[in-house]
Amino acid sequence: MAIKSLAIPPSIGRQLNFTTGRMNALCMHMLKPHGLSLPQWVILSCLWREGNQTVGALSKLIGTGIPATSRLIDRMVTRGLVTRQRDNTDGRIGIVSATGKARELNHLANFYETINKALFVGFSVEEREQSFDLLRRMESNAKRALEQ
Amino acid sequence: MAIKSLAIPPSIGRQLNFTTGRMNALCMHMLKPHGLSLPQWVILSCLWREGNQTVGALSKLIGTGIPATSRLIDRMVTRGLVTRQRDNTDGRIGIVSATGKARELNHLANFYETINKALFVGFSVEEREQSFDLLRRMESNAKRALEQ
DNA sequence: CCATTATAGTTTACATGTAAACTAACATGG
DNA sequence: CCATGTTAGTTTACATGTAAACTATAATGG
Repeated sequence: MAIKSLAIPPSIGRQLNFTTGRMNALCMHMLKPHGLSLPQWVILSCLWREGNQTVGALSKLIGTGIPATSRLIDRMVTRGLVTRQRDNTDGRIGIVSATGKARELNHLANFYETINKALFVGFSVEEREQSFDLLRRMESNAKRALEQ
Repeated sequence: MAIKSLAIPPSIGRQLNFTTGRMNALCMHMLKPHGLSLPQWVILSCLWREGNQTVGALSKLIGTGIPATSRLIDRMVTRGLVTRQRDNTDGRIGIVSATGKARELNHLANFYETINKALFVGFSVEEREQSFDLLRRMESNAKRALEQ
């Protein structure tokens, strides 16, 4: 029943989860006053920048599967943030559009830059670039390992 | 109804989520044959290394809230991987212990090193250290921003 | 000693992720 | 033209995350 204290192993996976978790918590905290979750902001930011998109294209952008995206769009429709319509020439395709209510929030279009600034406090320009570089390389390493 | 192609913004938050997502997918894929999820492995790895722990201590280790940890322990009890018992001297505290069935999996205790190796393919020693350093600094920057 | 407060967990409600089954619509080859 | 296969989404089942309400136990102060 004696309890030993906890040592933290040098796991890059653990560090990635902790850093990403904190970052996401910060995003959620900053978006909450606007009534948006982070996934919802990602969808809207895409629609603001790029115009109407299909569910599949949005799914690739946010990096999660089509089912999760489809349900996320459902909730955003319910909240009046986006609309869905079937494509005229291909009835399988659903086109997602931001509503006027969502457009009132488009001062948040560059919200990610606020997060970049917050996370990169004390970072040199080289360190910022290296952060992207190292993370991209870890991502492609993981992707390659998963495909084998 | 015309659809523009998607540009990817230089968002460190997006990169963190994509890299972490790939890493977690790789972990889940490698743990699946052993019947473990990643959160379950994290719990077990802690119990193997450090012995019995309270729910609160485990919660801090895995970096998620006590409710999520409590429910995770529930499922692991159901699967026969851990047991729960009340502390004799303080009835509020629940002590979590790995079972014999879980001990059969403890060849996975250093599983995180496999992930480190996979993610760090092509990385110099300095780049590995810098990966930890940059991620830790982003984590503490996010934490500080959240506290203000 | 007892009322109040603090601590450790649990429960509930809900958003989100994955995987697999299902549906609807388009495309293709005989 | 129709059977078959492909593609785009939806639905369902379940694991996981957070937040808030609730419960049980311990600690503290009068």
